[in-house]
Amino acid sequence: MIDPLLKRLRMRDDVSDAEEMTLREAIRERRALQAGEVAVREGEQLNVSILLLSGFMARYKDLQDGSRQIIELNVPGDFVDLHGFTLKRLDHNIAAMTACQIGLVTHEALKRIAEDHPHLTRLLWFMTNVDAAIHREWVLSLGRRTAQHRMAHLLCELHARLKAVGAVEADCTFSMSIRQVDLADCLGLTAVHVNRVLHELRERGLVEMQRGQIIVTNPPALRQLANFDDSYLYLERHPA
Amino acid sequence: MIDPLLKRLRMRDDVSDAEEMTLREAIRERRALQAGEVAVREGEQLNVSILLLSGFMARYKDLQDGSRQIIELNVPGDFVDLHGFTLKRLDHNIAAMTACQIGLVTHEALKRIAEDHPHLTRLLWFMTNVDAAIHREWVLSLGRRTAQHRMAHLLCELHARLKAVGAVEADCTFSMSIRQVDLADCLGLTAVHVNRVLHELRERGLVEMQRGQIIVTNPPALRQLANFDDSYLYLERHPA
DNA sequence: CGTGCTCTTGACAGTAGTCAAGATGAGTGG
DNA sequence: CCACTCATCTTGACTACTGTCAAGAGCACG
Repeated sequence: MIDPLLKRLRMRDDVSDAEEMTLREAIRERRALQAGEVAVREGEQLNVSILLLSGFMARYKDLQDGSRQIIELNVPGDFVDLHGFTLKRLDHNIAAMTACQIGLVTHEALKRIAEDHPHLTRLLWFMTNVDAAIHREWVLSLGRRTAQHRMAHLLCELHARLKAVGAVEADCTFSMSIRQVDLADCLGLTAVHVNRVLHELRERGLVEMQRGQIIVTNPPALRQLANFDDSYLYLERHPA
Repeated sequence: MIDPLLKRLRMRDDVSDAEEMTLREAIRERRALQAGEVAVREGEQLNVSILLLSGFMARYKDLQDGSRQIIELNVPGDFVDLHGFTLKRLDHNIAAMTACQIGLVTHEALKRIAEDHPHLTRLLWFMTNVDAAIHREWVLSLGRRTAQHRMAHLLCELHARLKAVGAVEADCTFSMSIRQVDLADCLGLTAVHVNRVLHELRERGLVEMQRGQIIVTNPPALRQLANFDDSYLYLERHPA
């Protein structure tokens, strides 16, 4: 059940059996979330962190005027609020975008890992640093890319991240159930404009849309359009 | 010389004399950077991390079309590429915006800290997580705030961060030497539009500009305009 | 077979970008 | 001490990408 996480970690570095055991034992509790359910609210004091086992979650911030910005979409294998271990409260909310399965790890357990397993600790630290790298790429997108390139880039990112945890079949296609409003909140656009952008991508034969699903039909072409370079995801091996 | 870092860490948690010693000893080498000098290039293999002692640095990404996006501005006390310790190469460049003094810490030294000083390690991890929180706030700004609010918010952020390391006198004013092009690259705008926004902020009596210096004359009013809430900077105390 | 979400589209508006021509000002060399 | 140069800042006129408003279509669900 924590396979996506292990797969992701082992892509980067070796994870010993003892370390794998430690991780497995750290996940005491398991829960299901409904689509739309808010898992963590901004400012709450935290003493557990969430490992996403299946489904999609989103971290987002709300503004006074009612607008919302999604900061990151999370896929299975993501330690959604591991950063909460050192921050103790979050500066954003986290909600389930679809029905989800999550595992809960207490901060006590994480602290024991931090005391007794320096190598594993560095791997976890690495994971939070990759999240920061993803944030940076979003800053670049929001600051300097056009709506169309932003959309293409986001879809490429999801494709790459899902593939990394083995959630894309045949490499050539993947589909995602997400509303256009939510895409808009990821991309700093309005839902209306997201619709127009998707319309154009569909006309170019890059994506398809069906009942709340976006299907990327031609990832390579999309990558080219987005000028996508996955190096910011740190998927390469580098034992430490 | 590493006082700003210590001040920042002690704002969050206790730092024992032994830990302080360890940090001081970790900084073997010291260097000066000229304004404009690139300290780290995207993709380079790294084996040291940079602690900014004085001056300003910026992390930025370049796009094929020649445009640039600054991801974060760094102030004294920032461990500019501490995340390079686990990432081993960066997904962005780092350059000096002004003349700077930096301290260099080898990854070997950091590894020793990670093995022998779990509490200090958690503090360093915390620091990289705060960087990620700053990234998140920028995502929000770029995605959902207007040019004027973005500018006001950025200036508030700098004010708050500089104040946290004791670099703002009298709380009521601070000045920064930065070109309008660079502000534009922070805010996802053009230099022309930055000029217009500053012009309006000046007319409202919130900032002044003189020879490449921006002077914030009325921080409280600026905070109100920006709707600034510093909680994302995690300046409060929380021993762990 | 209504009731509500979402998605679509069209017409119009506005924030920010582009292009271009000065204005300023610091630094340099005669 | 006075041109001269180069970078940066300013402004104006025009453009365009994306937002706003609004109405209708499509579809799941009870």
